[in-house]
Amino acid sequence: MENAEIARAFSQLADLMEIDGANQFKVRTYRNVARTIEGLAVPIASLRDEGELTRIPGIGKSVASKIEELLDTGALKAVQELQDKFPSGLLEMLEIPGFGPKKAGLVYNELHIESLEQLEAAAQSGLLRDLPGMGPKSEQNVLRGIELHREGRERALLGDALPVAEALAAQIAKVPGVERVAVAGSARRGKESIGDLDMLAVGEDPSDVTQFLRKLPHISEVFLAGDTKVSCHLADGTQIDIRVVPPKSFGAAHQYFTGSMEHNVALRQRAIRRGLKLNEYGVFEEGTDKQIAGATEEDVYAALDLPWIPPELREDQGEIEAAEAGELPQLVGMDDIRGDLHMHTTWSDAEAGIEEMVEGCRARGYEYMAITEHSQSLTVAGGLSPEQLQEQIAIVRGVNERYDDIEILIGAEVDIKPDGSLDYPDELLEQLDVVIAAVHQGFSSDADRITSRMIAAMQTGRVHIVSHPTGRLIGKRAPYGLHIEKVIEAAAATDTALEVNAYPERLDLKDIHCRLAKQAGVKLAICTDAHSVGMLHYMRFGVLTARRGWIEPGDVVNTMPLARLRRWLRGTR
DNA sequence: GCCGTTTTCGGCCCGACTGTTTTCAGTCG
Repeated sequence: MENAEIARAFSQLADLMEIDGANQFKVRTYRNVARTIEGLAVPIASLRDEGELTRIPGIGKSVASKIEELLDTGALKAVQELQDKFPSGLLEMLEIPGFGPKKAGLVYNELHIESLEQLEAAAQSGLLRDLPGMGPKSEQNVLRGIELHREGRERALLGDALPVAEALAAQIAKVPGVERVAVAGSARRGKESIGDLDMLAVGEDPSDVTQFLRKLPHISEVFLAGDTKVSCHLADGTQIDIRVVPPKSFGAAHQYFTGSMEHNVALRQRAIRRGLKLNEYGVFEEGTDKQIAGATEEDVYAALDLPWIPPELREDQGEIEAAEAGELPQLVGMDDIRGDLHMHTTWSDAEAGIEEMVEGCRARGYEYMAITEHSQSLTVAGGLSPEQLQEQIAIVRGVNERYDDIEILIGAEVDIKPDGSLDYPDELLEQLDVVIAAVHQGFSSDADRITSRMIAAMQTGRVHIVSHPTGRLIGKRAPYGLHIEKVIEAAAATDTALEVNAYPERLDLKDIHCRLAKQAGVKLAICTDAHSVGMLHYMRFGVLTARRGWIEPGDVVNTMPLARLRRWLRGTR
């Protein structure tokens, strides 16, 4: 059983128990367990084999035995019992915005409503208003919520959401009374996908500012507005939450609205242990209004005896402990990136020619770059025959002669064939500066097979970088069934770099796998896989992903100066 | 159900907003 399935079982257990009116802290425990397992980089089955389950924070004896039950039987008795008690339609009701477990339990117990359709009919015929705590307005909200739920907006990709957030921030900055605007939430943390956008505006008089925000032209619908908070939808359905705070609270609010929730909970607990209270307005002495920090994030962390923690690390995955010990990583940044080693041109399936890509890379100030077309087997993407590649090698060498401010390397993105061999003969590969290997076919074969294909490719001694190692497309295609820990082990043994493919829908390796790779001493290559000049800017999303994986400049091959990179490329292979 | 710099019991983050109430429960992040 995969980690994701096990996490889903605990999440479902939490939902059902909540409808059942169970102890809220027990429910929270199961929610936290779901999240913890979701974030594990290694299969939880292997931890079970080593008897390590209860060493994971938040997992005690009871949860450990439930994990074992899931691994052994594929299901949880506790879930099955609750499923017998509550129809599955109740779980779907929880997906209605503003409709939670208490209301689901209420409508089921009082009116025997067990599906969205029945709930909708009851709201339309005015049956809900007689329930305790509900009225005519609640019925309207239920109907609107069901409508929103049916529209079913997906989470947005970081690569789409972050630019939207930044553009909107620039607009809000022009609103009278707004002194400053900042992007917060998961977009600031660089998460691969974004549920809604959180923004922060600074103004002396929040209620004045919210009046203006309600009338911003881009906004199609304001559905919630108070003195300090406005929630609205953009025309495309993206939800934006904007909070307005005074300057003396900017740091605390920025910290708070950046999250993650789990990081914030841990910080607040830390505050309590120090006789302090932390909220979005600042750090206060317990039981008083005396603010001792809040204007900047640095102040807030300092008041809790911590150095400032980069947003990408704020997941309560050990960053607070590392900060306390003075062992925070010095994360890789855009300034550290000296080149892009994976891009395509019109020779295969991309939109720009070699010279255009060179100019694009020069404009970004890169020291080097590599042209890496698809190989012959990948006919759908215009893969190059050996003869074509031979020709391109000569042309790229010639282009490189004309530039003295950037080094243009020639490479290829070579298919890993079903038997693990590479898609070009050795004598051709030997002429390339950079060999990137990738699986593009046979996704559905079993995990053992794909894993051994990839390891065999690395063991040829010809491969510098394995591209988009897990093959996932965010929200579209699951990763290949792959034993990532074995791939990482083989990469370490063969000094092969694993790519952080910066394409917004790939981000592959993903954050937690980057961290696992680093722990194994594996080098990463952060590359855009650009198919046009504009896509060269994807580098930013790859860097954000690597930062979320605690990656430092020394872990990344394309932070090396050219001479060192060349030595690594020649290496022992 | 988990956990421990008030450690084996008794806590468990905190505030905004809404819609229902007349002081609060539910939901959300």
